[in-house]
Amino acid sequence: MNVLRLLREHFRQALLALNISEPEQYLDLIRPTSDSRFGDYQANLAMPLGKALGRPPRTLAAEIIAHLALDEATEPPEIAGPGFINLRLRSDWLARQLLHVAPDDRLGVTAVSVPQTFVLDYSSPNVAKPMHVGHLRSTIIGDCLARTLRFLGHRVITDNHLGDWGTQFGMLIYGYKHYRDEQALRRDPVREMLRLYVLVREKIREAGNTAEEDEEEAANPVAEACRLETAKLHAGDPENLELWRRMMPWCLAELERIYRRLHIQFDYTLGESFYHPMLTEVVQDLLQRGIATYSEGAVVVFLNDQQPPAIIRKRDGAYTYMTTDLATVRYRMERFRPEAILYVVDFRQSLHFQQLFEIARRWGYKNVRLEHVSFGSVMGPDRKPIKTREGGAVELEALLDEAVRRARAIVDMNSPELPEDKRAQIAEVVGIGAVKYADLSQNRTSDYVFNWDKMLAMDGNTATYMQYAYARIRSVFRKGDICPEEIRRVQEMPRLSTPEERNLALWLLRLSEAIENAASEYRPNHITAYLWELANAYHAVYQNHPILKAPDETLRRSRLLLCDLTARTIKLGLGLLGIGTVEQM
RNA sequence: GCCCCCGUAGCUCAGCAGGACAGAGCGGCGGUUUCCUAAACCGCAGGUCGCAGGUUCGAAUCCUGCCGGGGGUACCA
Repeated sequence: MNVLRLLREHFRQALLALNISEPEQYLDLIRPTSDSRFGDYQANLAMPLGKALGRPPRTLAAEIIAHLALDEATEPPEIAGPGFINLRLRSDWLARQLLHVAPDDRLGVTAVSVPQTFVLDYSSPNVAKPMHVGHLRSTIIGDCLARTLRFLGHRVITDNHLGDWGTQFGMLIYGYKHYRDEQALRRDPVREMLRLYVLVREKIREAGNTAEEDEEEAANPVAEACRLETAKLHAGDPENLELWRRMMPWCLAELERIYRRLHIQFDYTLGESFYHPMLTEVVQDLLQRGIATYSEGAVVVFLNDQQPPAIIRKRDGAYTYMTTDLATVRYRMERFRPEAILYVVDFRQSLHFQQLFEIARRWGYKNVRLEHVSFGSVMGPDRKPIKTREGGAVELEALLDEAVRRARAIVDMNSPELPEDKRAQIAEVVGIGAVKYADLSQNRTSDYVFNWDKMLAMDGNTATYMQYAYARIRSVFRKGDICPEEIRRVQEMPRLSTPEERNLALWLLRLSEAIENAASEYRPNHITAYLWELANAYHAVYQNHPILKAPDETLRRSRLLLCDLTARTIKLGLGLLGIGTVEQM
């Protein structure tokens, strides 16, 4: 059930009946009303249509209405202002739709008729570095998009393109060779790796202290030594390769722990190292096809006069991440045959992706949508981007711990009667949910200022608010000793006896609009905005009308059905965001 | 220099393939509890949508210029 789609289909028919060619272009102008005074949906197409046909919009609007076969679903449409067509859904129609949705696990959201294959590239942290808040966005947004596209019936392949072959490994190898603590390594290798990484970073900073920014690395003996270790690794040096093989599982275990806590899973974890053996051949192929050329000792692809060329092999013979990314495109195309590959990556890499996509097209990959799903930076309190090397980034795990700690404090205060382990479990779900929601509820393209209080807020438009609404509904069912399944089975038209109930019904039926918007624009905040409206609509009912003590039995069942649907919608919506619910809180 | 993004209420942000008086959260002020969880609800205050032009019946939304901020820009990823 998608109300908007239904309305648009009716308008399409009406426009066709009026001999208007290509009606599709006008159907976007049918949308939810900007103000509930104007009804539930409004069609703004008479004005542009009037201009195109050279006819008065209001007359045209009247003609369109005359050809609409919407009597069952809407009240008689009204024409307003310059030619707005205002639509108000009939309450009995809304009630009937709810009845249809009630037994459906998908709550009326239909799967797409033509599933597509999406490869989603997200999270992709550099291993051997602690994850920080900057990694959160990619990880959480990517996970949400994967869940959402999958729910809509698409084939989704998630791939964590780890940075497991870069300079940070040179740093680790250098650290291992010079500063390792054997005992610590045996006791807790992950922690020791972290110590070594931080230590080497510190050494580099010390060594480079006097150098200028530009020549820092050239003038920095420690950085130079690290680069040498990286080069040896890439050249296949047995000792470094062996060290890499030893360290990788430790690094992965560290990442895995955080992903488990965030309930994030990948179908594949094919890092940069996986593509290393293919790079020589990729460059050869691009040269042979005349896509790449030699320039100043490097192998590059010239794109246009405005841009510097993309380098796919450096003067010293080393490959760049452009090379790796090209190899990755080819591998994914051959193995998964996707219709789309989405890269959920920081907007600062937009030039890189622009170049990557252009080269991929020249290479022959034209029948695939390559999309950079970019997002803004996390800014520090000074409104400047948090950068790892500035050391200003908050480590992810510390963030999660703090979130859970705060949630725990509130649980302890509000529900001291619950057993200890229960409260801990609730705090985990609420805390992690707060962090995820704070990120997902914002338009991903915006930068945002990192702020503990905001990110961990538990009031306003937050996961906690939704979880709370959910828990309260579950509490109603517990109090009344009512089984939701029975309420769903009663095939009786719900009674929308008040404006609040009618409004809630309307929002319940808009779930698919929200999900489809989120999927088509790759923007989770459409789902959070929807949940916020829904939860508000529910609270308005809950606050003003008794449910268990409704005036009569029919109304009681009717309201319980609304409750049940609301709870399931919240759970489903939060689920798409990768956020859990609890029965009590 | 060139390219990209951003500038909306005290703060953080929605809205931007043009549409009906610009929205929300937080913060501030004031209310609501014999009632299904007050992690809730209701009300009030608060905005020249950076500035100036332009296109349009209609511009926060599109175009141009300017101001301010961020990012990127041949061998880091």
